[in-house]
Amino acid sequence: MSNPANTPQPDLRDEYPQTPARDTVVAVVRGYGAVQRLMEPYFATFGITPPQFQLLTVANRLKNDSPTQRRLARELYVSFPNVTVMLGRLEEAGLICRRTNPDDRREKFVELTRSGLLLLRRIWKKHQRQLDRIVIGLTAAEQVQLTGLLNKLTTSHTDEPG
Amino acid sequence: MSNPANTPQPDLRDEYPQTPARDTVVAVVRGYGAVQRLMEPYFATFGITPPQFQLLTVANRLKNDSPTQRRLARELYVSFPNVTVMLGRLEEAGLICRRTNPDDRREKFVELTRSGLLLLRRIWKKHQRQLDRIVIGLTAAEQVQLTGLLNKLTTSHTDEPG
DNA sequence: GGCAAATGGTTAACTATTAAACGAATTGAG
DNA sequence: CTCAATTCGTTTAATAGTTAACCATTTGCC
Repeated sequence: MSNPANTPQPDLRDEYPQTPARDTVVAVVRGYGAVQRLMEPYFATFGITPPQFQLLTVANRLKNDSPTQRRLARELYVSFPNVTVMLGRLEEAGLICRRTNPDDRREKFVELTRSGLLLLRRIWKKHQRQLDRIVIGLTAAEQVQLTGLLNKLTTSHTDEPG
Repeated sequence: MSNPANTPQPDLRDEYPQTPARDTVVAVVRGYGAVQRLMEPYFATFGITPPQFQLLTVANRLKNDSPTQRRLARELYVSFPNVTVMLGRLEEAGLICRRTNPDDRREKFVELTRSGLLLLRRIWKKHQRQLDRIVIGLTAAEQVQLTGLLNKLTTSHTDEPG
């Protein structure tokens, strides 16, 4: 409106700059969105959601350590209340069960039920095929390269506090 | 439990396989998580959330087209009800306003208020610095490479239906 | 002109997520 | 032993996202 003829920068005042850094952040967000849009209907065919699959997977991976809810929250990088609520639903669905630690009755151990393990096994049979569908646009070499770059980005923030 | 001594595959029955495709998908999800954990507190200092910034940004970018709520939802790749609810909050905060299209009273045009535009400008001043912080672990060349690979992954799913 | 179909937006019910406040159990200093 | 501090889990209130059902408006066929 104001700012007459002699202004050097064009409309830059009304747009934040287009830089490699911005392009990268936007690409990460979009890539995640694309993955989500493919994974949600896939997991829905098994009656669960992607976060529920994550929780079941981690609970299974740690099954020999008798993980507490707090431990699961840390492994999943989510808040403690979130785990409480999600476990409530998974317990109601009969996929996990909580067992109070008799030596410290504040803690509750989380275990997959037989039904939960059978569901995971059913998913595993189809899972590689689904993952391949997601990265179908990339060659094997590109997949490795992309993984390396993303991990470098991530660890530059998670490893720092030394 | 069963499956005695002569089984060739070790514990693979209880873990889904570790492949380049799986590593890539996991890396995308983790990378997005890292970005989110950095952007949320940043936007919180301006009193908004990352999705609200996205909505304000798109509304501003399309301001000369008088975007409807439906148009915004399509641009943002989110559902229509989601936009309704988010706009309700942004309107209450005085950052946008809805104006019914007099030529088709079903439609509502979305416009940034002066306050909304001023907020965006305030953010733009700090934004490049924040984006640079996020990609600090990557060289400029790596940023470009990562962007290219992610966009290839994304467009392989969004461009297909030709 | 009138009514069925399509379109735009909203509401309802659900899952996922967070921070803050809270309750119960344990630990530790005295 | 006792009581304060800590720890673990839950509840509450909020935002973000989905699908399904709903209401209002417009379009178009007859």
